[in-house]
This record gives sequence, structure tokens and C-alpha cells, in this order.
Amino acid sequence: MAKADIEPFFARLAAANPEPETELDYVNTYTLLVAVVLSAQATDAGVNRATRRLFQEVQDPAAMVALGVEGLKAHIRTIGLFNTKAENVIALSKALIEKHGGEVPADRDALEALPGVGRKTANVVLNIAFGEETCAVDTHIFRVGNRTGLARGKTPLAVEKGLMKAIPQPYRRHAHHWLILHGRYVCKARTPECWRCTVSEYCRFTPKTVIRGVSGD
DNA sequence: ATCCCGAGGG
DNA sequence: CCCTCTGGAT
Repeated sequence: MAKADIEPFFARLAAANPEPETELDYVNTYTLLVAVVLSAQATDAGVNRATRRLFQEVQDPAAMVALGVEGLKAHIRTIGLFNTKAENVIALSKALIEKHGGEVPADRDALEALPGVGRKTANVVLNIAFGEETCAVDTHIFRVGNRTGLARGKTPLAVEKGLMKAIPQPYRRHAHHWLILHGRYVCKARTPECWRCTVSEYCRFTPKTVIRGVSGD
């Protein structure tokens, strides 16, 4: 993307959605962290379906530890990777109690030290719960960054660094959600809907052959 | 590079 | 059937 197009690109996404929010359901910072961990390689809708009941019973680390691994599995069995996620969420909850007084730390290194929490999850929590100007690069943002040319890269970290450098103020705070929602509903992996994309004039990407799902990237 | 892994869509 | 979904640990 041409440098001059970056500002209008975000201005247009911002105009359509001034205060974008996560579509994950949560009731406090702890449940946000849990929901984000559960969302790995899963849809928000699927996570919300499972956490609706879970978060009625459990809203803090102590209650989660009391529920236990098997108890948690019973709630999240419909989510992919549920065995690993259940182990991680219980271990993570114990770590919060033992090392952070039962609170979610507002610190990248402390977050990434938690079981099942990597850079992407830490970035989401830092952005939503603590207001930091992070840009978590998930599958959507990795794809949108590369297609638009906002920030190309072979790894999520490379794309994240490129985005942080490319995105101007005042767009850094919400860029994460604008890009993810754009990727989820318009710049879709299999069938990007360029014909109704509001920022296509700033983007060179065109799906080559839509036959058999070859989208061209 | 591989494994983990259910639900929904095409 | 195959692909995708707000990844992380080994």
C-alpha cells in the first residue's frame, strides 16, 4: 500500500466503526484472559457459546481452580484443542493466585510467562484491559496485513512490527479491532468479498481464481 | 516442523 | 470432502 493511502485507509474503517470492541464475551479482566486463551484456532461465536455458562459459575482464578481440569473440560469440550486449553487455564489460574495475588498482571513479560499465553494473547489483553496500543497479529490480521501491503511478513511478529511502524495516530489504539473485523467479515480467507469492500481502492489484492478456494495469496 | 482438535462453512 | 477459526509449546 502506498504510504499516502494508509491514513485514508484507517480513516474509512474508523468512520464505519468509531469504537470497535472485541466480540468475545467476558465479565472482567480475568475472564477476558480466559476467553482469549480459549479462542486460539476457534471462532469467537464458538467460545462465547461455551463461556456463557462457564462464566456464570466462574469469574475468578480461585473458582476456576476449584472447578478443576475435568470440570472445565466439561464446559469447553465443543472448542477445538480443549484438552490443552483446559490444562493451561487451570495452571494459569494457579499461577495468578500464587504469583500475582489473584489479579491479571498489566505487564507483557508476566502475561507471557503464564501457561498458554504467548505474544498474541498478551497483546489482546494489554489492548482491551489496559488500553495499550498493541496490535495482536492473529490469522486475520496476518492475512489482511499481507494482502493490503500494510505490513508484509512471513511471521506474525514480522507483520506486527511492520504494523506498529506503519499505523499513524490516532489509529493505533483501535487498529487491532478494525483490522480483525475487516478480515473476519470482508477480507475473508477463502472468499474475500472485494466487491463490497470499502477500502479496496487502497488495496492491490485481487482474488485470482475463486475456483476451488484458491484466493491468490 | 509438529501436535493439539471441535464446529461451521463451502 | 477440505478449509478456517483472534495460537502456543515442544
